[in-house]
Amino acid sequence: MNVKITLPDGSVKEFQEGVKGIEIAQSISEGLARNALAIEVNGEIWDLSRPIAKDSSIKIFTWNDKGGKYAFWHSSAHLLAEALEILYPGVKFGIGPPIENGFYYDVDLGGKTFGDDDLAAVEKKMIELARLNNAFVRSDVPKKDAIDYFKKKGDEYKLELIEGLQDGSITFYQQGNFVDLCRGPHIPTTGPIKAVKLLNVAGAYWRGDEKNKMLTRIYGITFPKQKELEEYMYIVEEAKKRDHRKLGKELELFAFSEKVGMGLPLWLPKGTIVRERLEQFMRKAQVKAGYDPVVTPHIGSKQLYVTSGHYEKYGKDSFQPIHTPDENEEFLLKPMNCPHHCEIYKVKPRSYKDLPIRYAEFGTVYRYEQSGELHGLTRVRGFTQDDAHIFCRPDQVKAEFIAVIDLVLHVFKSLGFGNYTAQVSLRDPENKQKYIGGDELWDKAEREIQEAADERGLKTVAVKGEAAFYGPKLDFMVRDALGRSWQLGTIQVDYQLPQRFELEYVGADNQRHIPVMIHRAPFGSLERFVAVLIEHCAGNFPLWLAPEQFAVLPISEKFNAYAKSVVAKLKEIDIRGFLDDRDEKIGRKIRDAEIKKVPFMLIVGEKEVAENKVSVRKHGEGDKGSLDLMDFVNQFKADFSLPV
RNA sequence: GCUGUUGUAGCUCAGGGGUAGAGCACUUCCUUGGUAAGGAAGAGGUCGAGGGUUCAAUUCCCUUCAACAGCUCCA
Repeated sequence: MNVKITLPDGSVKEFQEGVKGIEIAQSISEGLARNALAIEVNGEIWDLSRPIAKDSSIKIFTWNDKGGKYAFWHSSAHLLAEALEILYPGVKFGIGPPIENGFYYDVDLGGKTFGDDDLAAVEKKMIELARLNNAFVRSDVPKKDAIDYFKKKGDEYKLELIEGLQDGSITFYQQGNFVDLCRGPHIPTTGPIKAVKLLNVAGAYWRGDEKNKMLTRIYGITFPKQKELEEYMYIVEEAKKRDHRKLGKELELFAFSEKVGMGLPLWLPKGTIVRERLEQFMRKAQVKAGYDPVVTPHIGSKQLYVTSGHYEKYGKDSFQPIHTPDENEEFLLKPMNCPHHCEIYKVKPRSYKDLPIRYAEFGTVYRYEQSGELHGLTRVRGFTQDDAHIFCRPDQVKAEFIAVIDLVLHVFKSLGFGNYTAQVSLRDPENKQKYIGGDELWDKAEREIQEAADERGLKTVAVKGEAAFYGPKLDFMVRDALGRSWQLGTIQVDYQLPQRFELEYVGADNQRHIPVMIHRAPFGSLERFVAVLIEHCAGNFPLWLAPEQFAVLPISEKFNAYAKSVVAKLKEIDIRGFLDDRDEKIGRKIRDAEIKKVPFMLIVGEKEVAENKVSVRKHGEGDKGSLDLMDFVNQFKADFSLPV
């Protein structure tokens, strides 16, 4: 019997039944066979040594394919486990999957500590084992035998995993003396794993549950060539240079103080300029989009949050109430702005003709985040949202939602964020008690969000369990320099709070109706947005945001007076900058301005004074020749001001 | 919050049971220099905080605070 194998280019080849991936690769070319790591068979990734019994479409995976890398790293995880079992007899294993960059294995070392120093020894053992070029051998195992094996071995984690599996679907993989419960696939042998780097050790809860035991998670990455490992480590180092915490310190944008308290950022003068420019940009965009700015206090009575439901949900895990001399009085630091905005809505009766009403506020909120969560400016305990709440009629929801999507996309476009992902954050249907409100309204809100996103042609990923407790969200996620994903913009449809706050409007039918509320924050928070922006542009802000747009550098003291007049003229037309009149050589002044990432250096000496010009040098680009000051300004005028 | 690592000058870091060191930054002086570091001198530290061991602790031990990595969480 022959089987028909369809290749990715659409061509069909016939092989004998039971043909293996590696044989197909060999039939195509020697080179492919040499580089092949795994095979995709009808959408499933298989080992190259697994026989193919029926007509199939296949694709051979090499290192250049994601599937190939995953098989490679998955196999590397097993190699790590094999090394650990030799070096730490009695070690128990949790799970060891491939991840985006490398792999990890969760292990229970039975109370032994394992630090960064121990990584090198394990690495060495892994390389030693890889050189043995042992095959990864797959075998089908009846559930009973699988249980017996791990019972005998005494690995309760694997036993727990097996219990959740169907009999008949259990496979083992073995390389050398190491046997693991595993679905596969794996690369043919350990040989191709040439370069090994164990990156770090961290704790991780068994099965991701805080109530379970914490295992030791060892992260690593491997490559088929030493050179590729070196390149990877170089890229990681480069990414670290973009870290907003590092740049924030170097460029004097923000700081933290132990005395003020953890997670409470202090905005330094330069950071404040960036932040305020972003605010100006957003204010302008919001005026255009029909928002009304409002201002509300930083605290609110406890009753406000009992009404909103926040107190019940977060009260005990939050900053605790503020007390006053009046025994019965309690205030909370505001964790969000919506309740205040609801009360603004309520100051007078509303007609259907008034809607939509859009209240916008740069509202500073305080949330008691777990100490281990705090991270630079991306996760803080006091931050300012570019918040707004739209109160509208049910028939206006979609149009309003779409208008907000457009605003978010305008922001991303203006700041050059090209690679964001749009995530529809839905409720976890298994865990409904986490949320307030009935099924009908939730379903409606979830549907409306998806429809609005589709209408704007957004590619979305739906994720269950990520909704806010009062409603589903459309979240815009952007990655930081180290590949960690952060939520920036967010848009949420909410049918719950208007009910809780008894918001109303009088309809055309002269009846009372409940409005729908849309929460939205295109930046998310100024703190997180600035953090991601810093990493995005590596501290080289667009000209309109740069804290210092120019530096005037006189060649010597003799030209300080002229330099001062240049600074004064630019400041007069709201261009920001400073004079470097230190007693240093021009080379030094240029170097320092370059390090500070000042976009323009205006160098003035004898020649410039005589011709009434400035010599323009652009950050990272070098000398641009000399120009009349006003010609310089006009040339870059559009870049100095807020984007439209 | 949990596990692990770290904490020495403004910054980046070295050191180590006998009360500290480098480079950069800073101050002063010399130098007036044309597109990424001119020279010299000086000043600067309860070695994160609290306790313990010791004749003696910044160094060893404990506790605590903070930062970092990951987990968990995220209105």
